[in-house]
Amino acid sequence: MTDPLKSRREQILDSASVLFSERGYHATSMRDLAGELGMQGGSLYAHISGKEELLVEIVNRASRQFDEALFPLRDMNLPPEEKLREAMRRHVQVVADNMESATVFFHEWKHLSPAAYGHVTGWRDSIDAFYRELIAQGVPAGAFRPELDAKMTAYLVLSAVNWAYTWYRPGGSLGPREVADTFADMLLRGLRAEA
Amino acid sequence: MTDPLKSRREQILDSASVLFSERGYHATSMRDLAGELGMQGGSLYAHISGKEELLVEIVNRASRQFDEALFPLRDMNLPPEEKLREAMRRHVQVVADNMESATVFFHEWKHLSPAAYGHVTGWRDSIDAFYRELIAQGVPAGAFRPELDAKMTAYLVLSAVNWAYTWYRPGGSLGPREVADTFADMLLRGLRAEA
DNA sequence: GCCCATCCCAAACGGGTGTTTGGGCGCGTG
DNA sequence: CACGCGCCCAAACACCCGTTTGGGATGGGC
Repeated sequence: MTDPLKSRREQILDSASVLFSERGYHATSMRDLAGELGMQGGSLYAHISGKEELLVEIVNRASRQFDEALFPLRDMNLPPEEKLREAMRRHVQVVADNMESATVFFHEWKHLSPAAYGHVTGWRDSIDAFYRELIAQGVPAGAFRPELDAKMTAYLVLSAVNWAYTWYRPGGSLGPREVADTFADMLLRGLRAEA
Repeated sequence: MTDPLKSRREQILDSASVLFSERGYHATSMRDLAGELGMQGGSLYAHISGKEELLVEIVNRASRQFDEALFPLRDMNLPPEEKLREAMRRHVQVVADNMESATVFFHEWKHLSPAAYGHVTGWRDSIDAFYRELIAQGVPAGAFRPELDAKMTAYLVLSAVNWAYTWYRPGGSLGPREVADTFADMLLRGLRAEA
């Protein structure tokens, strides 16, 4: 049931991701979590310092995954349109590869202590900035329509790729890449039929 | 601080919407809620039957608001493109007019008892269907590109209007109508510059 | 053989949870 | 005036929470 190759601490984090994503952070008790791993509530404290450490670790890992997938794109020399498409591919890929952690990340970060909470809002701003720059650089290059508002455009793109954690199911008919490409096609070309 | 024109029960529901949206359902205690209204925890039970009733009521009211805003559009005779735009306007309007309830609705419905839980998933399906039909009817009419996948297109539109609860702030520079129109413009015409 | 470290259990600790109970105050109606 | 009813408080109830404690088993290193 649990992978013996992973350290006990890693197993705990995995189970916590599943339970936190299904029931929410506050609705998951340490005894629930311990039961999932076949042990007693108090025994968890040989491996972790407390409940919040679990949430912090899950959220930090998730945000790092997004960073590592997206930020290298900044220095890559790609046509703006292709760069946006690639960013969306990677963004959806991270969500799809980490459905539980991503769900916890988007849903439960409000329950972090103020310090870790601020870290997350900072991350959100940096991702916003990433997409805004991507759009803003594509306008003078002639790739995107000049009347676009970079902020609103970034919100629209982020909506599409973030909201995927709500409905995407791994193993379904569409892989992450196809989802991202479908969205990118619709966003770039528009829904409207040619005149 | 609290509106004396509203019944005590209504005041409780209002405060519950605020607290549930800020801290989450399980992180809000009945004593917290009572304190917000200047009374004792137990006194709430003269007006309500229990904590879950609050969540059920908030969620049901929110879903009804969406229904009443969107479903009448089904029978209105509008060009598909205009109908989609109007649906997005109304959808964002509901979110903007009920930021707290909408946040609770999108965030906390997983904590409902199985019966109410099923009601929400049913609602979600019906909204999905609404947008899919809207798209599917616009294709043969020549309004939308024929290669569109209705399901994915509906997801994209829903992402845009639903995710607004995450970032929209009433009183900001953009009203709900402008937000919806900006999104609709980008979605319909596409981000790409004309060739 | 001994020891130490690791991992776990069983039990307890203090405090918070949703909810119930019994009583009291004040106001409008018979 | 007396009654009842709506509204509230203070206290209690049973339970669950995250976490700590002390001790027991196991297994590898000296």
